Amino acid sequence: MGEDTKKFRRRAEARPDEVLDAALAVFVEKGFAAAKVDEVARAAGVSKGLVYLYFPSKEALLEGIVKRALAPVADHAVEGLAHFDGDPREAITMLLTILCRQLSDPAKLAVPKLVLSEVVRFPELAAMYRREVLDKVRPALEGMVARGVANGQLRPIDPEMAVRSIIGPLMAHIAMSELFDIRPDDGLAMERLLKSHLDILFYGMSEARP
Amino acid sequence: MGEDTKKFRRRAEARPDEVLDAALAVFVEKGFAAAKVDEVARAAGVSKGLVYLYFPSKEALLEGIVKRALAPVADHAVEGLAHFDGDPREAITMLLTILCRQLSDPAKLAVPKLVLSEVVRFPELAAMYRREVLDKVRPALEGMVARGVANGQLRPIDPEMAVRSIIGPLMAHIAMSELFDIRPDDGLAMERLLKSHLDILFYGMSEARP
Amino acid sequence: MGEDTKKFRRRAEARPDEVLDAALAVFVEKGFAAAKVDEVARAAGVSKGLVYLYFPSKEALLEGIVKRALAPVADHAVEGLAHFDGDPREAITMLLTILCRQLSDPAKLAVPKLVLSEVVRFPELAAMYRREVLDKVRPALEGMVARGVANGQLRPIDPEMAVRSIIGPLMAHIAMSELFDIRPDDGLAMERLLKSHLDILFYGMSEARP
Amino acid sequence: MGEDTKKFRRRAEARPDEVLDAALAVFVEKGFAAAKVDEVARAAGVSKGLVYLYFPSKEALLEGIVKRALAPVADHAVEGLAHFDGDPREAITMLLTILCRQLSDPAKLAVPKLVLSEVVRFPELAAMYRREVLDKVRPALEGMVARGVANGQLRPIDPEMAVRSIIGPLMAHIAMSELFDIRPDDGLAMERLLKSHLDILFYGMSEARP
DNA sequence: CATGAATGAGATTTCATTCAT
DNA sequence: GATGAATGAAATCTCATTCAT
Repeated sequence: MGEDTKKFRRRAEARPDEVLDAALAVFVEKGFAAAKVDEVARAAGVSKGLVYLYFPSKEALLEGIVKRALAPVADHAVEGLAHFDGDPREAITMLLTILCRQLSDPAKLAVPKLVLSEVVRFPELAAMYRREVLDKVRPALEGMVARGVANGQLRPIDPEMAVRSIIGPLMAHIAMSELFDIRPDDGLAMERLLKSHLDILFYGMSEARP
Repeated sequence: MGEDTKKFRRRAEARPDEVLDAALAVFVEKGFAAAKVDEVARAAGVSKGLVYLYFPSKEALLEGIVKRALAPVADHAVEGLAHFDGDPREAITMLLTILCRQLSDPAKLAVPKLVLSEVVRFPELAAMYRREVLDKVRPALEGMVARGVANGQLRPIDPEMAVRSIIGPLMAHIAMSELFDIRPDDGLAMERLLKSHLDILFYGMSEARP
Repeated sequence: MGEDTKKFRRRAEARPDEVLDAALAVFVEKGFAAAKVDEVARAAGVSKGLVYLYFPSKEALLEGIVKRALAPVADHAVEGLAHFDGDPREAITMLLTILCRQLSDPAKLAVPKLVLSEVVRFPELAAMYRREVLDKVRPALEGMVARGVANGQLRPIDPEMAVRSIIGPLMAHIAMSELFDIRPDDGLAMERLLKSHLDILFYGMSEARP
Repeated sequence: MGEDTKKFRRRAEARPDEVLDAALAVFVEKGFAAAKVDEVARAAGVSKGLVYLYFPSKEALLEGIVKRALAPVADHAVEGLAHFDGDPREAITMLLTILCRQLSDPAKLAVPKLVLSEVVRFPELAAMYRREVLDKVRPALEGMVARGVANGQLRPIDPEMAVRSIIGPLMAHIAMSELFDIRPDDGLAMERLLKSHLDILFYGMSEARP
């Protein structure tokens, strides 16, 4: 006598999440400014008024979306990196593999996309994202690269800049696909990108060392 | 050559351009949706009515900005690439060097930034950008990589994916700096990025080939 | 006589009254239009739904407040006046003394205050007030003054206008204190006002008759 | 060549005043909260948007009304009182005569009426009114009464309380007429009120001194 | 009786666009 | 050409009222 009655009970607890789901979908499709609260409500299957019952403003929806998405991300993924002391190449391979898998899921991709396009109007979003995600992942990566260089496992490269080389190709792939609709013939091709990226990242494009 | 006449002449002719400059500045600062035509007019030092004399709508300003910026870009840069048959590494070095220099200029960076954040609301912008820039540069790059592989100058890599590795780290660098305010201690550090990027791109991070 | 039962009993019976008390407090503090039914409910310690169980609408609360306050007022006070045939000055003194004592109690003052500020939006309130209070007190007072003039106890004054002189200074005192926060140094100073008012009302400000 | 062209010229300068006139009329009729900005605009013969061109919010209209009304009032009327050193009875007679004349004009009466009914929601209005009008008039009156008492022209009365006796009957008359629709048979009867009030104020209601 | 989640009509406010001058 | 007063459609947000539980 729990599951059954739930159907009849008001779904008060689930509602804010449902509204955020709907808002995310609508915001990503139309952009925050062009999205109407009415549309969000309709997409969530509720009335406009209900949206305002849980969120004090349209902006609060945006904030809510990002906060909710950020909560679990950060520590979870970083734990591994920070205390990893094996071959950095393995760690990077694993990190990028996980990242690729995550970003293949449109639902997971939606939040970063939204942050990207609203960053100009709402710099706090960027700050939040930076604080919760980037400022944790980036130093961990840099440290790992630095250790690899010290170990002699990696060539003497600039750890701070190397992070751009690790993450950039993935970004470019996503951007080309999602923003400019430039996709390989075989679809999203995440595995192909990953294989090529890791190959070039570790061993370079050149046939011979200079 | 009286200053007066020159000013007057140039003004009359250059007005639409000045309006576009103002619009670009305002749009980049506040985002297209949040920018008011009034602000654009004020920034251009003209009246609101005059803006509508030159451009039929607010959207037309956005279009105008992108069109104007795109016109010279494409062919200019690509000419070299398409018919280049020397060492692809030299070509890539040159391309990225030019690109870095361009993007160090905030004025030049503004348009891609604007396109990026308005792409969701105005897919035509993305299409234009793709048609005029990406669809010209990308195949040229791919072809060059393919030739390098065929030549034996490059390792047997996937040309289509390699493009992501060439362009991605630069994108990541710009994104971190411009969107998330993550900058190396020594400022924009474009040269440092370029040096690191080319080094890793060509020779990889690994100490030893597998 | 257990406290518990008493409480429960009284509660069930007294609920509408408690709601009206809460409504009065909230309406006086924020004004009828700005007051939210939710606040009234919270102030009464009940749910919003319950308020609507007792009163069909927000307006009905206002009406209820005024009706409840008016019921006992009128006849009670007037009885004496109408059939009084002693010195009118004594009657006026007594009336004003009682009135002053009543209006010193913020709870008693609340209703007239509310009526006063909502009279524009709800002329029926004014009509009710007039019917139940003013139209009973005023003629009684006028009659008494007329009798006093006829008796020779009062100078030949205009009874209809004299009513304004009797009641006005009290109104002015309340208005200055409650609306404009203009208070003598010694607080509400009702006794001082009453003393001064009666002195001037009966004997005038002038040293000598003309 | 001034008056003629004015018709065709936009009435930009007169507009804010016209809007305030309309707002005052609508606010007094319906009350601030119940009045819709649309109605104000219609009453002013302009569009809703124009109202917001001159006033940033509905509340600003209210403020604007009171500020405009207050500007000329204060000093104008007080000058006379403060430096008057003749018979205080003459001064009071003059003051009340002027006041009565002013308040007979519905347009002049409108602002105090509005302030009265919105005082609860907007205490700043009361503060403004107090600062600009009451705090100037009241001390002047008190001083004059005190001088009269010192002179022997007035009986030994309490100057602070006497102010209530001077102003109150007028207030009561207006309140009865405007709020409760209680009017003598001969209409507004301002002169009758004034005559009766001054008679009682100076010489009292009593036939004989005690 | 009692609750409070849910609704939706309606209000305020914004701003792209027009057009008389 | 140039202005900026004026418009009104459309968006956000509020809150009295309802009703399933």
